[in-house]
Amino acid sequence: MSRLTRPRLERLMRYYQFLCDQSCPLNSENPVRVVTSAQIAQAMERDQTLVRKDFAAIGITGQPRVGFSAVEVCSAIRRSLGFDGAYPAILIGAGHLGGALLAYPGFHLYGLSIVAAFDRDSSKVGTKVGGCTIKPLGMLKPFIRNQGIELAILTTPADEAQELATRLEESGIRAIWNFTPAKLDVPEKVFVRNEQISLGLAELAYRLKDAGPKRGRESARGTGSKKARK
Amino acid sequence: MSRLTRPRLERLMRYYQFLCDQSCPLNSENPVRVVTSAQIAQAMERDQTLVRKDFAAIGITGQPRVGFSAVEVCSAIRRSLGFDGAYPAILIGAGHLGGALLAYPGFHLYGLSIVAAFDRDSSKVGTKVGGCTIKPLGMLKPFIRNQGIELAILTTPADEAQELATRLEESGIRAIWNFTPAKLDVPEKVFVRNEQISLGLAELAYRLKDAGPKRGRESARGTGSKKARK
DNA sequence: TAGATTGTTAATCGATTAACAATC
DNA sequence: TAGATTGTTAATCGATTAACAATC
Repeated sequence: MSRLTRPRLERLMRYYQFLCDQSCPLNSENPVRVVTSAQIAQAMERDQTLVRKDFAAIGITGQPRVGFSAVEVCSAIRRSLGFDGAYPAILIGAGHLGGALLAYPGFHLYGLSIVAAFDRDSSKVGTKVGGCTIKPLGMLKPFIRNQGIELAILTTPADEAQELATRLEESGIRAIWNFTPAKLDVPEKVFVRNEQISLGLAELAYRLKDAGPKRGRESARGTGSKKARK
Repeated sequence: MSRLTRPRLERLMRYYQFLCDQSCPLNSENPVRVVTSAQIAQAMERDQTLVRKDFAAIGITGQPRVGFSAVEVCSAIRRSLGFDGAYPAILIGAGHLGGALLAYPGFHLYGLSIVAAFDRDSSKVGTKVGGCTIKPLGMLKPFIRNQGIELAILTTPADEAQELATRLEESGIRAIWNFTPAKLDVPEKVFVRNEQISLGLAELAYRLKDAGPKRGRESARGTGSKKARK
């Protein structure tokens, strides 16, 4: 099974969100058991062939004339994206954004649990944010080592980011979810995913400026979403 | 000048961030006046031809043997992305994430100023977050109308998002920056940019799972960043 | 001038869509 | 069976990179 590309990963994530929601008995009186690629495609505003290709890429097969089992698709996505092997993470920088992530209850769907939060500010240390007691930065390295943490979430000011990234890498962290605007310089072996929220402003400002009649709605981050054919 | 694609918009944004930083006299003893496409390409880890193409797309011309004027590039990007026509925005949902955006000082670089914040919770109304006094939702429509606001930032819980989007659209909002996981159904004429932060987990979980030796570092949201050639 | 850099055309690459055969 | 839907190969589309001519 070949490597999944980023657009494909993000689409799989969206299928997963959609199908978890649709197939959950809590959410509707008749949860969906079987879906066709056309139904998913319509909900995602993509082409149905693409949906089938994405499924094929992670080894899901459907039944001709029937469709795909919603729970099978969900579990295949969980398996191939790694949501089932629940991975503990730590968060550094318990400011507004850090607090928002700590308080977000939805991450468990994707196997993520933030098990500890750290902050430089000693007045924050010991307080609780979203169920996590803030720890001092001095405990960072021993905590990562002892708990075998592999993922760190960086929500500090930009000017602290590089120094922390280096410490994280030295402590054995394997991936960093970087919410700071800083570009992190770390060894190849550490995977960095940058969430540059302000990039969105490029598109928003541009569409606002351009008051012409040809404005169209677009959605979805990163991946363009072309309208599906009817 | 043809329509700018989303990857191009996001790259232009990054050039802008980089050049603002490099050419600002506050940030270094000798601010950069002239840059070559190769220098920018290296910093962005992209191909230099792409940089020149991006510049050409917004009408920037350089000088052979010299390069591009940093301030000219910045102002051309400001002009074509619409950062110079400062656009006031409102924010709805003054929770953790809303507070983070209200407190973020960097948006002014892109022409954005959040001029008011609204919240459903009456106990929050009247308090101050990041310099904004929280207003009640009842004032939403008159405020948008009177101030001629075109951009709204949605940071409410997902289940309130659709109702608010409809109200925003009826009040004359032209673009919505949607931070909720909800898919908004609004007329074509309203532009929606979704920031689905949890999409990032698809990639992070996948790279973490895959412990093989061929892991590579990737960065930048949405756009893949291939390593530039030396 | 020679050489560095831009500007632009052609080639490549990757992702999406169209077409259609296979299946139950 | 007939027909709906999957699975897969071929075609298209768009974005990136390579090659190279133009410029100062």
